Amino acid sequence: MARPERKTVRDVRKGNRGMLLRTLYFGGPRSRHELTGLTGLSAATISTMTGDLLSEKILMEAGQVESDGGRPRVLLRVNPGYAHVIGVDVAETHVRVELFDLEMTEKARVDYTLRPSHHDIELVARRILAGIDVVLADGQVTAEQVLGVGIGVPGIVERGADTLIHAKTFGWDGVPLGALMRAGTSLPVFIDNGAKTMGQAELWFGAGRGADHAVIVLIGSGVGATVVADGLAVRGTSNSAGEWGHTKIEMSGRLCRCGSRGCLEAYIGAEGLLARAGVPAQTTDWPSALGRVLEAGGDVVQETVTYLGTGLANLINMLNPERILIGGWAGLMIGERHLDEIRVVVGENSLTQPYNATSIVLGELGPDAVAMGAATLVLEEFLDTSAPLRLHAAS
Amino acid sequence: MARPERKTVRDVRKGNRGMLLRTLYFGGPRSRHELTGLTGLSAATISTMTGDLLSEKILMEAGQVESDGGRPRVLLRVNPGYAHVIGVDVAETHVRVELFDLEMTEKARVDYTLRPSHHDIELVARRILAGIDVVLADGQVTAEQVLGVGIGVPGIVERGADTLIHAKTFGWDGVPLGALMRAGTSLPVFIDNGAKTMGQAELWFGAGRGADHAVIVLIGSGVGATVVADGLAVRGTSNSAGEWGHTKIEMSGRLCRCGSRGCLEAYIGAEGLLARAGVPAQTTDWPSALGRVLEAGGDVVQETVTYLGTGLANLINMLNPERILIGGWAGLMIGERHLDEIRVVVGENSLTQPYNATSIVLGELGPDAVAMGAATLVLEEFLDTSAPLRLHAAS
DNA sequence: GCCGTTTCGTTTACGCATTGAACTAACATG
DNA sequence: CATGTTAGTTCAATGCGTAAACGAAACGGC
Repeated sequence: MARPERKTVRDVRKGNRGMLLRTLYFGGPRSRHELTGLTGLSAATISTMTGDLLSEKILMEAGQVESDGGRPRVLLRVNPGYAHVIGVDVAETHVRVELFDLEMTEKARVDYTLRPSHHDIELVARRILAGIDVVLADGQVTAEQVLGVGIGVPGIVERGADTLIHAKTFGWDGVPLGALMRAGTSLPVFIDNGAKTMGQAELWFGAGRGADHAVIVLIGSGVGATVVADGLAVRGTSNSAGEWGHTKIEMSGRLCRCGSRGCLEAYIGAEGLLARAGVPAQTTDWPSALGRVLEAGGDVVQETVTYLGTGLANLINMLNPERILIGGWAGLMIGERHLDEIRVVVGENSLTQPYNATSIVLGELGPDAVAMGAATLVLEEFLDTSAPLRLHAAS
Repeated sequence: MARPERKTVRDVRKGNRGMLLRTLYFGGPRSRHELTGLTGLSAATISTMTGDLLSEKILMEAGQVESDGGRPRVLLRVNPGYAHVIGVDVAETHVRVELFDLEMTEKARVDYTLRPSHHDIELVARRILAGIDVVLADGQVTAEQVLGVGIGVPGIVERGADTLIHAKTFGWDGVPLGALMRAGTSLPVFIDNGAKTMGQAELWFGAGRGADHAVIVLIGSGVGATVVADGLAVRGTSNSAGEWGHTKIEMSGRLCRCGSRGCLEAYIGAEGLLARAGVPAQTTDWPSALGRVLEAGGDVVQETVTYLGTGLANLINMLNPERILIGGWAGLMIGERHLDEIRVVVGENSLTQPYNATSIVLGELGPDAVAMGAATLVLEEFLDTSAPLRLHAAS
């Protein structure tokens, strides 16, 4: 049972301020008057609060709107230049560092190629730190103007006193990326699984906008999912919820790379799918190989649709989301060609009531949203606390 | 994205008061001094707040504890007689109404037998209303002393302006039980799916106590689950989350009574399990039949263990709970005999990290906890708001 | 029996939050 | 220029939690 924290009058302010900020962030420019309706706060409170936020330069004015026969409304908006956030995508083949302003407009980016099986954690950490310096220089932003760094990594991210990462494919077994980052930068660091950061990006800025209950599935060579309940990502007790790929969907099915049998990933993951279609294991350009397989069609593709639809149907029955997003490079390729068939399979395999409450759509942000989603972790913290800048410099 | 509500200073009080009440409810009798530590509130606040609660008779003193060399501590506790709650279990064969005091001690109960296929909603509503009168009389409690009535029903409970219930097996398709109850009583009414109320009971008073992330699976003739994330039940967008039974676990498996193939319920639900074991369909005493099947052992039982374990493994991968509870009359019968084997299967089919974070245990409350869990819905409301009594009489 | 000590609990002055109501600002219209 | 209308601000009132001072109730030693 989650016990609530002790609250004091100042928490009221913090909460209301965060709500106002979120309203303005997602609800476009608004006048103070409109904000009273949108937030439920009194005009007096809106006035003092916007006054604070304006003088802190978190908000800015954004023109006027004449109202017939009265004082014109002054529009307010979040100041996109108030601060910046950095997002990092650590993938099998590259490390990408991106700089965004508060509105998630990309200001600079840098890519580092990783040689396969050269995933030494120290090397990766050095790349990230170097990348931060590069994007700051390219974007002409100082570290003081940055709220923090979000990092999306593969594998399981164990959040404790020290953030530890377990990623079999990288040979990472409890590597302390958090500590390594803190040793190299004073910026606040947020680390999470890459599939989850991508889910976060879709939820905030992509096809998941506004959904309180959603599942974002990510199909690449592996398969994962982000479960959103009541507007928040479900993390589970050790932050490893969302391992959808190794759901058994066939009791004595195909051998999966995890060593088990009948995993969903062995059927719909790109690796398993290509193997089933007879694509040679040494193929390197998986996306084009997958494209050819999908164009050719046939039983393997039909089966894939069936397995994917059935897997999604299971999610709908269990979690009753209002929206399901299909993402990841392979997921998008399959979805673009077969979304309608997938919907049919889902309908056949889920209960009527929850099925009718769900819409199944493709992700909007493409496979590159991992870094953006990671940066979103920082943004989320900012919108919740609206912590003043340079707090991190002090600590 | 769940947007938080506007907050005012009075919400602070409400929240802190609720926290104090919960602390005392679950944390046994405590002195004011201990409460400062447990709640994080200052001694001053504890003093004024306990003063209020004592004069409202929500709390009562519970003796003293001498402390070596100082003023003795006065222990405070929730007054179990302050108010009562009523729980109702609407099942296929009976309607049960139970009266509890605030500490969930049963004060009275009444059972009405329902003839099979006589599930007319009007009849059920009359039985419930009659039952309320009976338990109030038996328990010598007036309606003014009752905080509300919780009702656990089969099927999907659609929460809207009017609570509608969809239960195929009862022939209920959108029946307005909420409205019928309001027509017959002025008590506040809370309705939810019976599997969920049982899950709620286990979470609050059974083997789920203290778990923030849990899954409570209910195996009877059907199969359902309650998912708890961050201490709250996951309801989904139309309150129908938790339909675990119709998860496809074998693509072309056994025909399920839902019309689909390969549902988990077709293997581990009592009906499916008995059918697989060759028990004649006209058997009426399912529990003893299941007992004989389980005693006899053999392939069917082994398969059942495998299917159940695999299903649980899927839940662990997806949701990363800290605890899994197996409940329901059939679940308890299977679990009592085969829990260790189930654990082994789960271990073989789930990822190491989340598996190690999970303990798998049996439910503690037995199959009769539906009414208790329903009553818990009322209790939850009370602890959150500590709304004064007789509010319902006014409305 | 008295007094200092220890621990528990209460009272009071204060800071900070929202709010309603009164007030000021900025426009259009005639 | 007066009037009406809408937008935004200021201020006294009220409520809350806290720290610090204060009061209460025991014990132990003499």
